[in-house]
Amino acid sequence: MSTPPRVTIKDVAARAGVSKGAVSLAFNRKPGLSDATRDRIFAAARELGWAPNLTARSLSSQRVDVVGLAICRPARLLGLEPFYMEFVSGVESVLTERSCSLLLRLVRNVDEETAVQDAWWRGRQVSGSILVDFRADDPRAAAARRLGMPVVAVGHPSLTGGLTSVWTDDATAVTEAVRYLAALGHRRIARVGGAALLGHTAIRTAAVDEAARRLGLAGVRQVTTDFSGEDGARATRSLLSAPDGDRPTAILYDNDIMAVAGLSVAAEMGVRVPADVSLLAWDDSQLCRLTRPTLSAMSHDVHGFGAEVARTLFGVIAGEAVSHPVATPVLVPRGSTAPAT
Amino acid sequence: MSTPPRVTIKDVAARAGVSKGAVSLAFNRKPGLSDATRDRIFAAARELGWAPNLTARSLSSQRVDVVGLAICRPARLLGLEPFYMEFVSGVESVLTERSCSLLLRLVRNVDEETAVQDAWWRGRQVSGSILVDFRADDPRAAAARRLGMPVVAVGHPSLTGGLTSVWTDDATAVTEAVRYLAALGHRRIARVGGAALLGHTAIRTAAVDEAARRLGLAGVRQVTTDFSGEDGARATRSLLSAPDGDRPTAILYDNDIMAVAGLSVAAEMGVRVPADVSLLAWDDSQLCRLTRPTLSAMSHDVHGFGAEVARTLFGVIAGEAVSHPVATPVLVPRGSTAPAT
DNA sequence: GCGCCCTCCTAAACCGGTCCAGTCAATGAC
DNA sequence: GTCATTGACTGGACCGGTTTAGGAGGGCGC
Repeated sequence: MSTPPRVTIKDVAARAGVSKGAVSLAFNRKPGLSDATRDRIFAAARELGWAPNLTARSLSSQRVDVVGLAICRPARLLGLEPFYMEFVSGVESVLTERSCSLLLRLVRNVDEETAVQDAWWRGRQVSGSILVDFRADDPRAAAARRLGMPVVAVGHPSLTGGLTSVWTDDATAVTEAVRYLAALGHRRIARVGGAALLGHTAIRTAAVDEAARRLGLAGVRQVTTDFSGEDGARATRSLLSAPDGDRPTAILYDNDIMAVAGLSVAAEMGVRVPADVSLLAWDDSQLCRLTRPTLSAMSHDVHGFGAEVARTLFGVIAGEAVSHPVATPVLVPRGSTAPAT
Repeated sequence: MSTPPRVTIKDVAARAGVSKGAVSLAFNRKPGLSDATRDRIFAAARELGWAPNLTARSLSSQRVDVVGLAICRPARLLGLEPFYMEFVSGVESVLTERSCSLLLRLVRNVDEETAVQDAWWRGRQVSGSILVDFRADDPRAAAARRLGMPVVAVGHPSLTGGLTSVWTDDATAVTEAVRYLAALGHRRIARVGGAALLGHTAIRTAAVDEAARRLGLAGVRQVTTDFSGEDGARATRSLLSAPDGDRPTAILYDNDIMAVAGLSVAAEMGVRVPADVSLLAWDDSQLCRLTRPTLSAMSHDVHGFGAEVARTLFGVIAGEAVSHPVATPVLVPRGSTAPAT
């Protein structure tokens, strides 16, 4: 292992025959240098293979080009949710443009996340963070406010305690889903929801109830899960085991993976999709097009969502961001939904 | 937005009535302070809400508690591969123990990754990196060596150009898979491989050929894909479209998602699984237990793999790591494989 | 010839920690 | 009583950048 060269700005300055300050000016593209000097400095840097030490830069300029993201779900489930990787990739697409990096952390619970964010911010490791998966009475809003930490909350304003927020209008989307199923003639509609603690789960639950009330659907049943395929399968099995006149003829899922699991359960129980029961997924990853029948889904642009969240975080850091929703998921009908018989 | 307090070590020192150095000693748990003084310092820090500025610490101590990971696959595919999130979670489990963070970046190609690693290392943003998805003649080994950057390569030593490596023994695993299928009586075995450019794809391809030769299987066919479900479906469709006596009776896939897609294609074509064709997946995420029939798979502990890679990286940084394989994937038979008829 | 303004550049303070040489008092050995 | 040793702590250099006050030199107007 050869010892690293450790070239510093001083070496470059010496080589170019200028002061440290001049090198700094050149590399930050600030005025006050002649073109000739600038060129000499760049040439010297290139010859020495120098790149500025970002740690030193952060220390003196009081800013870091890093944003934080902590995700709080069991790894076992995370891997399966196409949502997060796509979301992260959207975030990154914006960060990259601004030569910013993403500090990622998987945590086990909100308290651990609060501790992580606290450490990141107070240790000046990040210039801001993205907060996801809000629940009712989430402690993170208060914590962020107390720290004066720039954050953008991914979630409906009713959950995010006044933080700058970006969200998808789940209530409207879920209402559209229910109306679509009702229009197909379904009266007994069920929903296999996500984690009960999560705010958006509650929002969807309330919206389904409200839509059912307006449409005069009496037989709506909703259950919650841990988002895993296994739990989705269990829930579906339970729903489809109801006595014949009581069994739902349409099931709405809170993510793709549970819908896929539901499809298998239906097959296992000899319930035909979509002839006997219609299934509707949420998120619409590629998975929905790989099953048989293909899965109808509430579809949204997760990558774009992540990108918008990142842009908003930069806005917050600059002190000029406002909360706003992104496009509402739209229904993409495929092979798993059909008129009720 | 209230202005941040900006408490520094000097304030804490003043409040505790000691020097900066003493505070530093206390917070780094180094000897040379009486318990009384230590307590006073901690009390002062707590009262002021101080936490050390990690940027400053990194600058003077010449170390950063951050490791880098760049992943190079289209986001569209990444989201679907349970592998990476699980791998990342394994990596993190070890990083967390050492209060280390993970800098994540999704890149489009090897050159971009090389540039990113270069910038990270020269900018002293990371203390080392994990390199994944090696291909033949991968430029990253040479780049890492040139920079003197501590890295651990995830991949077989034949691919990683002499870097410290951690790998799964794909050749042995794939051989076991082929032998298993052969033992079930399958003679026409096909494999739907991953990206042709990837080193481990080539290793598996060669191992399948070798196993087929030894077992005297003539009809082995192997194709490569981009790892996506769509491509897996296309490949499966093509394989199953062969004239009857030429159609494979068993198909081995390089990941889960393509096996799931294969299952649907078989159904779509009226080919029964496992009666007419056996399918065998790779990685064995939860997905394999959610299909119908359930998918037999080559299973491995991806979380543990990530953890071991992270431990090895710390070894490299400490200058004492050696290359080694992790446990070989083992066959988990489920409902998608059966004796050939 | 003088004052004034620009342009280009330098010197040095500064960011907030770490770390080492060195001070000072108390203790122990003889 | 003297000297070496140990433990507890301080002062200040240092990490590698950024930033600002200010200086040198040249051009211009009058």
